[in-house]
Amino acid sequence: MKTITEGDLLATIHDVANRAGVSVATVSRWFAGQNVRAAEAVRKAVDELAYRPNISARSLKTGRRGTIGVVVPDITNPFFAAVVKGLERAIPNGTFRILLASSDESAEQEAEVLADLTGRVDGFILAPADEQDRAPLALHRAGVPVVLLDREVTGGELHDVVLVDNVGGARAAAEHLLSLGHRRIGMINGPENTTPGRERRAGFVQALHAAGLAADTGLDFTGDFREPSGRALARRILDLPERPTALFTANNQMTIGALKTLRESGIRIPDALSVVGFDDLTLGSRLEPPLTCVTRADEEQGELTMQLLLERLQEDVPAPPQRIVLDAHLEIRGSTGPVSAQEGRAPARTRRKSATAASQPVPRKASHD
Amino acid sequence: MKTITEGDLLATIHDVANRAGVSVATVSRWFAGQNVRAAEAVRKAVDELAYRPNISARSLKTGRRGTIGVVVPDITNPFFAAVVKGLERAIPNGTFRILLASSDESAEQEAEVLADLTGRVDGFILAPADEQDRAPLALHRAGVPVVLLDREVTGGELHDVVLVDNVGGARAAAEHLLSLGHRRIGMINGPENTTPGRERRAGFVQALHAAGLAADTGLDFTGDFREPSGRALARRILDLPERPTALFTANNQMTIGALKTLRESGIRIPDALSVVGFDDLTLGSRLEPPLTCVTRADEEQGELTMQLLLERLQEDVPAPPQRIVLDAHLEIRGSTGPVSAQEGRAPARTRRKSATAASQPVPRKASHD
DNA sequence: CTGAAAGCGCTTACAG
DNA sequence: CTGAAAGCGCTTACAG
Repeated sequence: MKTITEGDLLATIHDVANRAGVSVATVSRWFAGQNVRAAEAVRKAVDELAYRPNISARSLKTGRRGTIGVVVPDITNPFFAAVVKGLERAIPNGTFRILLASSDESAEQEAEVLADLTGRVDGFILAPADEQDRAPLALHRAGVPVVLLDREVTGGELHDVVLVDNVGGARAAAEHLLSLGHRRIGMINGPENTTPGRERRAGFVQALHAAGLAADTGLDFTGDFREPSGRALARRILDLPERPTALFTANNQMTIGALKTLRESGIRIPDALSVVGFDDLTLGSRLEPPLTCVTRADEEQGELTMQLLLERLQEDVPAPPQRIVLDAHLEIRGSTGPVSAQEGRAPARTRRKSATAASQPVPRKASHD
Repeated sequence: MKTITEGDLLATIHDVANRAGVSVATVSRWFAGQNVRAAEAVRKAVDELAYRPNISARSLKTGRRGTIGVVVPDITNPFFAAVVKGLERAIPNGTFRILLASSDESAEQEAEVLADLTGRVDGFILAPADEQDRAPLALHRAGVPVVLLDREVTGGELHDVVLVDNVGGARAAAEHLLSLGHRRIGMINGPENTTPGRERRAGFVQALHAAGLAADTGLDFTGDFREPSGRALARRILDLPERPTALFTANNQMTIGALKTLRESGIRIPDALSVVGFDDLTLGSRLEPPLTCVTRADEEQGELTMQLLLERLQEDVPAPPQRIVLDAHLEIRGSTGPVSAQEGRAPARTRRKSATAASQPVPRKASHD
């Protein structure tokens, strides 16, 4: 037995080969799971040297990185956190790892991140900041698999995508409000150039039209899916000369923002204003009142997305792109109620200039539980 | 100008060198920011070929990966989500990327994840699942920088670590309850073999002792920092023959679980039970009642942690390890109140066998806002 | 099943 | 400042 290269730091495949008395090719094959005569000797040498293959060398040779790039708008959004958890869970042990990056809802930052990540990953899971985003297409053309998460891209029919039924969910929310007698319904929506923004408005408007109502553009506000915009737009809505009797907030973060404003202004929910959100909140069912909202299986959405990408990465001949749309369910809780009360009182049509006079905390009993 | 290798897929440094009429060394140097005579020609060639250096090749040569492994117990815990956001924000553009993995509060899974990630990253940011964890030390010895996040490791004095003042925060929470007259105070704590679990109990007990009280082990429960354990343990506490008048829940997820149980059981907060949590909830200030809790700067904790690691990765001669302890603040809101009411009624000392009779929803007025 | 050898695409002393 | 050349640690036809 020859003297072993005493690994200063890390043993290489040569060290293992020497110690096992085989060629490096044999060691490599043993690692690849192929049958090898000296399997036991190799195993022993690997063990003794605590050898681990150098990932960079392997990647350089094979072109595979063992990494998946995950780009989401904001990891502190509980929906995306849950999705990432699902993504991770769907990865078989020891196959891939997740390279995580945020776009902050900015198409520019997203482009930077994608550029930086390309070449470091085998594929992408991406929730694009903008439906006009050309990056996914470019990646696809360059042979990098991209699965779209929760958001599509125009002309992106060649991408796999896992969506939720935004139209149906938003329509259910609006129908619910309509069935309670509401006719002046406000909306705090996300950007129209995102799939959730576009589709949630579409479903909302559909329901209004079906009820013979024209969508009231004066009650329709566009935020950026983040909390501060929900806060600010709820403020705008409260300051309207003719307040709506109900409000649909198109995602969790904006719902949170809106609820904060409403609470601060002492608006009674649902008596003074019914609120329905898209996506549940952490303690949504324990809020006072419990939040009526559109829910969905967020972790499962992550799992499905990862499964799609994993299939792409394994396939020999390209299968047609898949478009999965998950169900959305309306969860009726306590934040929505009949319109009757306020409809009685005529809205203050005359107070047109009142810009901040809208918030009068009204003391009254609140139901508990 | 010679014919260019038409990149089937990606241009290599040779393609750029050829097109620019220089050697590959020059191209490499240009990328490294060194002064190069043909800078303009190189830039142009890089541009035209859309050349991006192959990361694996570079890593193989330099030993640097441009990646940081981040291992947290659970990304859906809003604290860790916020931390990850802070971590990402602290990374200068184009320097490092984050490889994210979860340990699920399991030391075994953490060990697997670390083993799999070692060799793919330049350093680790780790919130160890167990203070006895030897892995960080092993990594450190192997020359892989590790910064500990929110949790220490015994014998880990050689690691950088960014903590929060768990002792002070928990003590403040307990002192607050004591000052309200509470003497029977329950605790739902995390595992004793984690820093937050150990220190939050320590601070809690310190306050009791200072008030001349012995810590009542019968009111002291240990969960796993996850929501279901908070749920279950709150149930156990409600079923106690002699219920406490106040409860300290040692992290956000367990607070959520406990609040769910309390709500379901119709327990009035703070009248029937005062509740103070460690770490705020998303809508903590908007819950009914608003949650009294220990708060801290979570995103900043992430930023600081990353800064520490970045310094490690740059230093030539090893600086002594740093131990940063961030302030914790008690935010007094509505979920805690004076003990008076229940103290009047003698606790039902006789109902020793009652295992599930503790939850009697009591209808009564609730304050609003 | 096995080994010798080429080569993946870079970086970096080395000599000029 | 520059180029020729070695070499980082693997994998994989190729020939046996």
